[in-house]
Amino acid sequence: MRWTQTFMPTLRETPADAEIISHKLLLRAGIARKLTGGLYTFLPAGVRVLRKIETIVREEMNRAGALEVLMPALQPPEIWQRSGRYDTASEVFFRVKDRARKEWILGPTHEEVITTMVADELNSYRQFPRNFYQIQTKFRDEIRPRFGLMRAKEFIMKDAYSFDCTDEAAQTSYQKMYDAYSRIFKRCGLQAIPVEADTGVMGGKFSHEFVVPAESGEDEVVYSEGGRYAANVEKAACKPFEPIGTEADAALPIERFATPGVGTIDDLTCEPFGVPAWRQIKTLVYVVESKPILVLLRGDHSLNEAKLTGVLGTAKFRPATADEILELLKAHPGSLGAVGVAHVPVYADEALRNCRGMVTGANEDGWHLRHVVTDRDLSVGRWADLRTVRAGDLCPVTGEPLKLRRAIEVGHVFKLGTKYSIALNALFLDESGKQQPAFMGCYGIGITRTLQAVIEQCHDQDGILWPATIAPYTVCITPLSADPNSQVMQVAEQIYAELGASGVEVLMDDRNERPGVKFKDADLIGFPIRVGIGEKSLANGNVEVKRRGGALTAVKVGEATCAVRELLKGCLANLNLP
RNA sequence: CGGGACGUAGCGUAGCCUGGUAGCGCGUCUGAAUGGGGUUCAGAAGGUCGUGAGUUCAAUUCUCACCGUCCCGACCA
Repeated sequence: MRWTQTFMPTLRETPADAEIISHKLLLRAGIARKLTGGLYTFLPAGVRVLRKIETIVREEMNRAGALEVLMPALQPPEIWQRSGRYDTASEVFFRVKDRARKEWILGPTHEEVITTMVADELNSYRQFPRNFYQIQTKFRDEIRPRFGLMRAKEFIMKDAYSFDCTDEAAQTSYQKMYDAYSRIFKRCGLQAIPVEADTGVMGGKFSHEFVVPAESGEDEVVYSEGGRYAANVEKAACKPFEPIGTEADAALPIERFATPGVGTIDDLTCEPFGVPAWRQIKTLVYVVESKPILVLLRGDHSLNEAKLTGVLGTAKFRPATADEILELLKAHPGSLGAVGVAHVPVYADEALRNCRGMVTGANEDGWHLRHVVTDRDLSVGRWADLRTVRAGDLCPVTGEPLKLRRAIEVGHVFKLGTKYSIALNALFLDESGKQQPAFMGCYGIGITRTLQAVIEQCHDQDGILWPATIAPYTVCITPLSADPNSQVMQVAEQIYAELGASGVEVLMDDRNERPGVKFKDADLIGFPIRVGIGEKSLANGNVEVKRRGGALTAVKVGEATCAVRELLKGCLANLNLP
């Protein structure tokens, strides 16, 4: 391709609405343009990158035995009603009406569609296992689209759905996808790491996210230095805490003491009380589907609502209002406690088990209780891991201090179980002629998000550093004259033809621009290899070959093609391709 | 949905406080010189100042409403 024949509008300045580096470069390098918030047009260079990522995804999905299908983007609400997600997922729907004023949904995901298809088509255990995938545009009414392609109203996703006869077989399918994902991201030049994840509203039992560490990421990931443990903070657990207090503490009876003006955990840590936060019991009031509950944590710990969702089995809860709390416990936040509370279900975090000498609110403003023994004085209905892991907590696997960092989620694999197959009647007859629901898994990769995540991870101050596997062009030829009759251009044409003939995706910068402009643009877009051809080096019979971010090497004109292919090999070798 | 910022040419911005119909840089077009890291000079085109209402002799400027964008939070498969 010749630069003048394609359309790669680079921007010298950054559009004001771009915040993170990948968003800025996306626009500056002419990969995409914004139509409006959360909606982008991919320009030719962007489409080339997208197609390359998609090709890698297809190859790896096919290798793993998945079969490509293409489902409708437009979906009937009825299948969502049958799965039960018409209500739980309703906020993300884009709804449209046809001329008969019937409602339709622009698909945010496709579990319902594929399961309906499988329910019709797969009836015998002999037809399993199956894994269907597609690369499709998804529509989600995001609360806040942001960061360019990272969180958009419309985006391209690869989604796959596996169907197995048994839970064990489903585990095998899950593992295949897990392995395929590792290969896919590696081939895209992306350092994506698998972390244990919460299943959220998707339902199911078991899940990993593939994340790209980045400050701009919206996920928070907990990990141990050696890599033995990594989890989304929503899911992350840590080594159990030692119980607070001593046998002597346990012998003391509860004692009420005045705490005028104390409204927070922090207040109580100050003089004259001097009660460290870890000796306090934090009492939270939540309303779950209109019924109140108490949630107890150590004073220095904080609640993880994702974990609470799992324990409660529903996401329909919210913190109680001040009025609701006053009515329920006859006290304001700051003096709340669970001692003697029998009329409200109490959920307590595991870290509070067997703690002695604790302090908690007395359910009377300005009063607290000391010498509380959790197992003696509280009627806990359910002990569970409810706390949010913090940096410095000990790793549940290795015992070393955990670290925390932000990351971009680019892929997610779920083991779903039979939730959708039962709801949508995806049943089959097993060997004994018994009807069974299929065991499902679902597996997503954000294609457009992956593209931007690569930019976020692979760039320098001059622009993008595309991995050779997904670069819009792998080689850019930069003749420093655009005059077709010049020796410079003639040599450029010759190398262009040779590289093209040998199957290299090469771009010829035939624009009549100053050298500086061409160099800047090539760096900005980030072609892995650039061939510079100018009078000076040509006088010695040389052209210059340069890896993006690397050093110039002079090579003889006749050896240029060979040298480029060697460099390209080096680029690919650096990716440690599977 | 709550909080904040912003909306002036394709892009980045000044002007607004203190009202008198708009300026700069980049880009674009023409010409010339130049030609190894966004070169220089000369000329030119390009604006419903987000939309609507109000105040005023007069509104980009002041007031209100709406729309849109971005950020933080809440929320989120």
